[in-house]
Amino acid sequence: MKKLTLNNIAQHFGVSISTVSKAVNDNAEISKAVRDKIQKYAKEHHYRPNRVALSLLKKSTKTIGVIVPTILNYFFTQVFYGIEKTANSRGYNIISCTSDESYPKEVHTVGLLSTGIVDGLILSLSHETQTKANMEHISNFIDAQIPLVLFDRVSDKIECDKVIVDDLQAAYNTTKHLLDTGCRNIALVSEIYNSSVGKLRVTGYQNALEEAGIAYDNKLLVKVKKDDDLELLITFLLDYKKIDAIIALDEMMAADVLYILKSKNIKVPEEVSIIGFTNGRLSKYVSPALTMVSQHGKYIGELTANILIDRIENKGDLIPYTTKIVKTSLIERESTKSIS
Amino acid sequence: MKKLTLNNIAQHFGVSISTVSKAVNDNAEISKAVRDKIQKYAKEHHYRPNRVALSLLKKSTKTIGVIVPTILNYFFTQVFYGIEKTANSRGYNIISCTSDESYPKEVHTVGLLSTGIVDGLILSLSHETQTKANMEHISNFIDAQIPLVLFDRVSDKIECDKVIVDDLQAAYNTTKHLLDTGCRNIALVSEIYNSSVGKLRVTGYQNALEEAGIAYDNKLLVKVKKDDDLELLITFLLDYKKIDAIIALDEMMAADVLYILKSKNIKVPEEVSIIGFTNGRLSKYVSPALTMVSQHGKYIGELTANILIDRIENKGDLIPYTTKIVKTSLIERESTKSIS
DNA sequence: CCTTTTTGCGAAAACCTTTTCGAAAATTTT
DNA sequence: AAAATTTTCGAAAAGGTTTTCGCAAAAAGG
Repeated sequence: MKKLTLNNIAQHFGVSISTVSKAVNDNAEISKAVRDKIQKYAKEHHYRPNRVALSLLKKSTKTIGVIVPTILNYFFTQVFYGIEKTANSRGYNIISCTSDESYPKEVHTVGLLSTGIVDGLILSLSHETQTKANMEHISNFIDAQIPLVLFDRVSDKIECDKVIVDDLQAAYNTTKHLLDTGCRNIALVSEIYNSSVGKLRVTGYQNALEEAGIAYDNKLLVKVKKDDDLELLITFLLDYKKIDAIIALDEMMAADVLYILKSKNIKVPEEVSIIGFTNGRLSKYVSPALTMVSQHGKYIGELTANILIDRIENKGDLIPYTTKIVKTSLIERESTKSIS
Repeated sequence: MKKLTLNNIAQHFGVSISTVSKAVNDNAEISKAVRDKIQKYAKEHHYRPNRVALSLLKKSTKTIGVIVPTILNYFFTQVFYGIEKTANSRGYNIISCTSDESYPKEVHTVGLLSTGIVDGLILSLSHETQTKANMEHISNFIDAQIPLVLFDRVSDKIECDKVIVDDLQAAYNTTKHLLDTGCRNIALVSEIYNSSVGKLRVTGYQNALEEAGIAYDNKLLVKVKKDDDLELLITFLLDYKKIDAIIALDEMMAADVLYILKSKNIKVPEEVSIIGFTNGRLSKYVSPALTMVSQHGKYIGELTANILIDRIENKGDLIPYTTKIVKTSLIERESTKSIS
């Protein structure tokens, strides 16, 4: 049984296409008898209007695009979950794409999604894009008049709605918390030192140090590149100076650091405290359980999707762009000392 | 700058739409001069053909739908990753949907995707669907002549291509391994006892026991329902009999079991061994690190996507349906004793 | 019986693209 | 200069849907 169209049904009954269209839409213009007859046939043969034709007609696909740098990261998975849930409840589908932290792939994907298949786009910039700082593909997208919301990895160069994590405050709070528990030499381990997010966190960290009257030491900022051996870097760090605490900007990295410290027989948190970003599933299962910064990924997804859909559905009105800042929470577990 | 169409360009130059179409497609039918002129204009104004119109014309959207029960599960995330990668490399996009383990939501979503927006569908049945065993929505989908590949959570009632994990063998091997390390009383903790996957694993487990001449004890099969208190169930289990090993059908559950045992001061693996299914990020970070069954999620995703796309692109040929069975690997860590 | 209103349905446009076919214009050949 | 050929472009269809407008015929009113 090949896909049924209005035309097929029309031919079957010897009526016009418009009659069938009106009949299946229960339009009173068509006599009850004909309506019932056609509706019955349509139901029996599982007629469903072709969404592609509808999209072309209505200039709306009821689909939104989502591009994240990677899906294999619990924060993005959570955001994705929030987006999907919200979009679905508001009648939208999701086209999901991954940039794999690659600039060319992001350019390609953004281009692809600017051709009418989505009513709006949610994007978190790839690492490479943030490094390159070339946002032409985004400008082109905005020129095409399709609503866009950026989240987490954003850029000042782009004017649009944004949802970001309060990373500055988060890093400040984190550092402050460690200081309050008596730590002095606090290191920060980052794989994303080039990104908007990473930079903000470093600034927040520096602010807290400054406030406490501690000089910022560049050597305590450990920049991890893709294939670097973390264990080696940590060993260097520990040899350099007595370290009281380590902040890791990623859940896996926090777990890795913990693992490395344990293998060196360093007591956590007695000798070294650890706080990590992204509160995922790992943190509470390792031992000692990790104190983490929760970014409320699901909520961010919901918020982002709602802003986008509002924008899509109020296309006429010119609402000014907003930037929502989502606060983080520090979830205290066993890898930090308590404030005495 | 509103979205540019062939019509717009045609009006701008005072030529016909077809001329513009041919020009942007670099068709030699159009004189070089006109071609260059139009191509230049098109490039400058970022003309891109409307994909929706193209889809309608070509009856192909270059998009495939993916429905998984949940994305907040590392196995499915991995599969998803594999699908996305493969689909992209073959020029397809992904529309991703979640059934949330709900039958009505699955029915709705499958219906939605049968209306021409996808060229094919990849599906893993929701738990509720497998329990209900009502596959009418799937039959309707297949009737609409859209290729479908089922993975992991499948059903005998549906005839289509399938990719499944060798769960029978996996559970058999797992149990056998535990037996070989000297365990006798082996319990199995499952949250998915109703699903195709869960049933197969129980059978594999029983087979191994039988082979070893150990009577299957129903009380050692712990069925966990959604809001059950796992700790209580484990306590009952341990009170019932001396337990040598526990198999958990899920990564989180394996970690939970480990946590519970540790809190009861039970030594792992000396007193009780643990093996879990789904080798995710958790397993190697907990202490002792968990011995796990890896289902090779990414590979399953790649395989599934390739089968689907092959089917889409060879639509004419009638290739018989295949069922691919993917072997698992046992990843030995510290939660099991070694075979002496 | 004629006029007006209502009822029931069809034609056609619009959405955007590609492609086939045909026609006109320009060029070459006789 | 006439005929044949080639070049260059346009008209139209097809894909499926909704919707506006219009046209018939039937019903109602006088």
